[in-house]
Amino acid sequence: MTESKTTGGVQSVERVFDLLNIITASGGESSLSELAAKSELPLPTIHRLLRTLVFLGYVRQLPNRSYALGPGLIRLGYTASLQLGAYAQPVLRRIVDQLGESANMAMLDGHMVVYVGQAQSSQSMRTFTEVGRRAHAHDTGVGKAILATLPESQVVSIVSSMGMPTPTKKSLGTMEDLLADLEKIRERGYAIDDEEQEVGVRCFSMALPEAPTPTAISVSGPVSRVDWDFGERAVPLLREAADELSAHFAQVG
Amino acid sequence: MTESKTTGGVQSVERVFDLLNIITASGGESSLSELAAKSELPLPTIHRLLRTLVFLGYVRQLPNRSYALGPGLIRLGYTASLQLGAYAQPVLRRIVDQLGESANMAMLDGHMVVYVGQAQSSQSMRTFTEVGRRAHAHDTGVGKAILATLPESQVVSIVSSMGMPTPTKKSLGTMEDLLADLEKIRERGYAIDDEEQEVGVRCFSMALPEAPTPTAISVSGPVSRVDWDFGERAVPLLREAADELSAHFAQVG
DNA sequence: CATTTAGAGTTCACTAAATGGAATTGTTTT
DNA sequence: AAAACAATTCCATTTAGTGAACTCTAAATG
Repeated sequence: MTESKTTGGVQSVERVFDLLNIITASGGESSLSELAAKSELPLPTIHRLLRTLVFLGYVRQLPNRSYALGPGLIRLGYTASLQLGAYAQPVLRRIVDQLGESANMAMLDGHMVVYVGQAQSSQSMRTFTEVGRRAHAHDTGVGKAILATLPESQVVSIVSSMGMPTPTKKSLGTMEDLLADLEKIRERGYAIDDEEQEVGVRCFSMALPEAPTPTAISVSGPVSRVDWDFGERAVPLLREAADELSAHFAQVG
Repeated sequence: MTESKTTGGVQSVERVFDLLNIITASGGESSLSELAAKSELPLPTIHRLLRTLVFLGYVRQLPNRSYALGPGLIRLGYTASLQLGAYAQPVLRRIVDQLGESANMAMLDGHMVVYVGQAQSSQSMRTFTEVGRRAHAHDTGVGKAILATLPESQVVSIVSSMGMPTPTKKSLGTMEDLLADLEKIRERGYAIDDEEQEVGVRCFSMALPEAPTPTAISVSGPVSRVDWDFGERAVPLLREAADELSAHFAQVG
């Protein structure tokens, strides 16, 4: 909206994705007036944009006339995640084979991290994060690993825009604590999520420095198995995998 | 493009999704000139649209300057599939529990079907279709079940635009055969994919008549287990599930 | 290693398309 | 039948698209 001035963006394109995001934020379904209120756009404009999206299959109109995300988006999202995660999959798999715990890859998308690749442990008690799922940056291993690669101003902007929910007692709840932890992450070269996201789950994570979009990988599991001894075994393997992926993404994406 | 005349669509919105689809079709990555050739749009226009998409996070620009689908699309697609599949999941799960074979839900998206919900069998030999995956309509159970609910003109348009590949010897290869099969499907009330998509896999499928977007569910597995006797047990359960889902989607989406 | 050169990225002035306020017409829900 | 919301129309104003020419950058060539 206001961005169009500074970035040379196309107004109707920015608006159309704004509308899709509003529908997403409303739990996947919005009425016209709801969209008008939240987007602060005039009604005829919204309707015209929605008509286009409906025609193209990216929005469905429900029988009660409200609008929902359409099947076309599934296809685009699936292709995007395939492309992002395809190269990473075997590398993540190798980590799982070496360490016996689930491995993930996540990227920064706006102000949150989105999981784009995953390999599961075969243990019956394991962590499981679906590809496509989003998470806060400040309370996840991958999120903190990513934040540690960004300039402080951007960290502040990202975290303050989303707030700092504390899902567990160990979660970082203040900007001060977070910035201090990020400094430690930069020093040691990897991030630790020690039951900050979920009680009983510990995670070691490392950023891919050369990736064009800020990206990180992690290995996570129950604290009973993922202890500090595990960390000592995990870190070199994570580093190896991160370097390999980083080199690839620097070239190809 | 030409649609804008007939539908009152917004040109730049149609074009932007055109570009995303071209990137998708090119395997997830396209150069500017590639996009120019395939979209037949002038260069400055494409560049402006892409700049907007990159700014919004729906396209990433790779170090070699070509463009790829961005992480923002994963989020939209994930939300879309969650919304579409969320209600269906427990119903599909019930089918799996009752019949021991994988169950799927798929919708028509343009000229193909896209899988939007899934529950897996726990057997080691089982069918597995990822949510988001697309398939031809004429050679899948869900596709045929959906086609059988559409007017013949639309069936012809969909199938002729995609062609009729025959992945197995049992696949339907001519419009005549397909239309005859659709007639049988309408008579008996469900579709059978008898090794038409993949050798050794049989599938029973049923459309959700009230769904706003043409939608179908199916149960599928190896022919050794999914035989005609299995079909007799499956059909009433499928019908029950289809009615339940259909009633829900008629109201909510 | 300097020089082509191909393609990306940009500029500009003009034409085409999109926008949005006010008012109008449908369509449900109450 | 009224109220509430959705859908649409009109058209002056704003924004986007385009063809031609230009700059910039990276990598292939000699």
